[in-house]
Amino acid sequence: MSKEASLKFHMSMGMLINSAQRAMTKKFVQNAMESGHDISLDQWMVLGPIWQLESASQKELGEICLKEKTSITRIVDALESKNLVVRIEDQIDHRIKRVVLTNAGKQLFFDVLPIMERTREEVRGNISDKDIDIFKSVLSKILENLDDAK
Amino acid sequence: MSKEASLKFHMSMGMLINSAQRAMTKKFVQNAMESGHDISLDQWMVLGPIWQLESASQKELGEICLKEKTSITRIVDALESKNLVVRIEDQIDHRIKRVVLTNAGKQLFFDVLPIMERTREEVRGNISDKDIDIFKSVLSKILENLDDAK
DNA sequence: TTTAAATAGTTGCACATGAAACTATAAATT
DNA sequence: AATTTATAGTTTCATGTGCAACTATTTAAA
Repeated sequence: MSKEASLKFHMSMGMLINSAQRAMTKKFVQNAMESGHDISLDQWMVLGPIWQLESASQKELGEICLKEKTSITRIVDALESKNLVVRIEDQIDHRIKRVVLTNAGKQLFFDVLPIMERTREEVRGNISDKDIDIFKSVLSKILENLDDAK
Repeated sequence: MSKEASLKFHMSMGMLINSAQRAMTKKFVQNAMESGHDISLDQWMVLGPIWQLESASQKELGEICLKEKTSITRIVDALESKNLVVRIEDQIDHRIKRVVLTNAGKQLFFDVLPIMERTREEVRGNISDKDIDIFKSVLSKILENLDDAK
């Protein structure tokens, strides 16, 4: 195998996923920005479950968003510094901090929801439902294949 | 639509890609680590083209790896501090820095190549070639759909 | 030829991940 | 009841991205 072919062989799929991921993230942030909203994709992904659960613990947020507690801490820090959420210590278990939307947070959530939806449509374009299904199933299988089983 | 369904609808694909990407990165670093090699996936992805091109400029590396020049600067910094590569100023155009593998870099490249290949096999598992093809084509289409066209 | 514009690379800032060490609190054991 | 262990979050460090401002060098233009 030539040097060129060998390298392409070893890198292409990971690079494709990487590029697509970055393009999607960028498009969402761009769309939000153009509508006057300053929010990162990860901040948005955490905001959703906060809205959904009404008063989620950070641990719950991590489980739902598939993020480590460290990441959740930082993202909630960012959201809090933007006055979109507030941390409230659990009255029973003082280790737990519950995260709640402020009015500004609720407002932003409803403002950005259609932007997320539009972005999703831009991402999918005219890709068939069947191909999207296969796409998702391949991602799921990859996750299964790599499942630590620890 | 219920809150739950709505959120899943809006987040699932991005989260899947994100998770798969992280799992793949982690598995590679883990496999390399278990073989006694301390290298990140991004460092490895830049190392390949450095080997391939013999003496690549940072700009060329960025184009091949689909990374910004800022990222290349930092990754080459890391590789250089591990004594895997050396920056050499171009004799003709003094703006250009050419990146070259050291002997240690070459050694590591050949040591890690089979680890990359094994990781790739673990990722693919028994996913069919046909599904992989569709998977890649969906990623390509997503990139087309989001192509800035600026 | 001297000034203006383009190019290659670096640095600073904000954001995100992941591992490990750390704090505080709660639950389980002895 | 006192000690140990588990849990929830935070902090630190190394790594990476992306944008904008910056330096140095080269090329193009006036």
